[in-house]
Amino acid sequence: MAEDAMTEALPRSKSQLAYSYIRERIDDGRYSPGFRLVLPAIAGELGVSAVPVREAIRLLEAEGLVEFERNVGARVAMANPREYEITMQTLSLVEGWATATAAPLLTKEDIAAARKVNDGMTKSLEHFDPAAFTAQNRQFHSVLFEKCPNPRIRELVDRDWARLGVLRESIFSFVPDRSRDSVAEHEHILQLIEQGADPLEIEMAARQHRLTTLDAFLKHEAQRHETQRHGAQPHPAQR
Amino acid sequence: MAEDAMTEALPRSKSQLAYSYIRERIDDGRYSPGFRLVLPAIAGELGVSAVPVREAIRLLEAEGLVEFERNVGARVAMANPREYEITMQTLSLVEGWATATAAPLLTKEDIAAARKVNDGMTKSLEHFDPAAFTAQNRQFHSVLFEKCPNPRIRELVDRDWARLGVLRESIFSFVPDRSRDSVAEHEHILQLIEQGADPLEIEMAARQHRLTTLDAFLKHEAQRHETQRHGAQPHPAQR
DNA sequence: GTGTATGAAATAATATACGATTCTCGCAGA
DNA sequence: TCTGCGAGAATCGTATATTATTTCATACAC
Repeated sequence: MAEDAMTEALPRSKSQLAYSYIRERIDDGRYSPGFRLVLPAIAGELGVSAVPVREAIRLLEAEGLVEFERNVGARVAMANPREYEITMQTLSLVEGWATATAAPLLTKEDIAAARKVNDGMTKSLEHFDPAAFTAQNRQFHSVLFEKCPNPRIRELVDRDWARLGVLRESIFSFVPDRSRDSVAEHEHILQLIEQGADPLEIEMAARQHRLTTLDAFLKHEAQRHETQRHGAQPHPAQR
Repeated sequence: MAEDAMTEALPRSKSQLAYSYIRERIDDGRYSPGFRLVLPAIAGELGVSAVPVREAIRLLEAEGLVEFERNVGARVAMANPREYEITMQTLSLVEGWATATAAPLLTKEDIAAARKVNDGMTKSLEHFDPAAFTAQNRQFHSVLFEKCPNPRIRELVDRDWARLGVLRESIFSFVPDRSRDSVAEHEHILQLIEQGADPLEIEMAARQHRLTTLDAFLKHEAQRHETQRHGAQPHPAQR
């Protein structure tokens, strides 16, 4: 049977093709929040019909990456502070649990890898490289939660990270103070894991780590509204 | 403009029609785990084409209520102990948080309503009415978490309850001992809420409440395997 | 000038039709 | 009797075509 050599032979369905095509563009920012996803247009770019593209978009909608309106169309999910807050809260919850349950399964090598990434974050900070910092941040946490034995919760964590990716660029103004604390908290979490701390303690540390970032953002937002007195236009990227 | 009187005139899309049609049947057990969802068949029953039915099924797949295989088709998600464990763990996490954050928003009337439902559960227990007990259990918890201010987490709670609904019938053998404890724990949670306890304490009480039910089930499972020595067929409802 | 009708263009929603893949089952040969 | 093969059926996947809805621009009335 030659099927072993052919496992990748069947080209994944056009729906999946469309899904990864769109997803890729959302992730890397080519489709930024508010961008309108027009079925025939995307279908044309891919050389397929609108049907599979539609399915892909509905999937993305279910994941919360795009918003959809009947008979009107889809657009990349809007980035507003409220969305950011909701996502960060949810992530603090599921990631905290994932990190705690993955902790006992981490090897010394895993810890070492995470610590190395965290050291890299310090460097990115010194070089004022927010992009690298953000990427390393995700990588650090990925090491810590990816061995979570509950696949459903792992999926939820991945999904929220994806949402964060969309929101990040648009509303996250780099806050060096917070970033520095963040690196220190990472080290603290690593130590808890190393010493085999109570899972609940790890969970709460991971949760609080994220909630603190959220608080920093919310404070920063409030302050921003304080200084510029006029109410910023409510729908900046509308239509 | 007469559209005010017509707001409900537009018949929700056929995709939505198909979705609720299938969802209803999964929820009430007419489509039990393993049931095959054949596109043309369902399309015929609804008098629509296969396209919207397909979309509905993909949505249900994203929610984890049906499993899908390329070029083969969809079937209602299988009920096995592992799935039950995963779902209960996830629910313990999100429901715990939802309950804790909803607690400060509950009125005296909410608490009273919940307590009344809990009293009803005692009665259902005395009358050996598992169906009523299960329904009341869901109703009780709904009151406690539905005011959770994070819509995303509320959605996750709803989704997991839906999954439980599918699994329940097939694998849950009624365990009176656990049920009696359950009612007592409900009352304990209510008291915590009433006295304005620390949110974390409420969260952990709600979480533990569910995890204890899960443990009872797992113990019961292990015991069952102990008595009947042969390994039960691995895929009971297969194909 | 402002607001309201009207029609054309854009777009989504669905139906139909066809092609591709997988499954089923009987038959031939060992 | 068992195993491998192949034809046909069942079913999914997608393209094309049609219909319905929304949106936008224009013109008309007040």
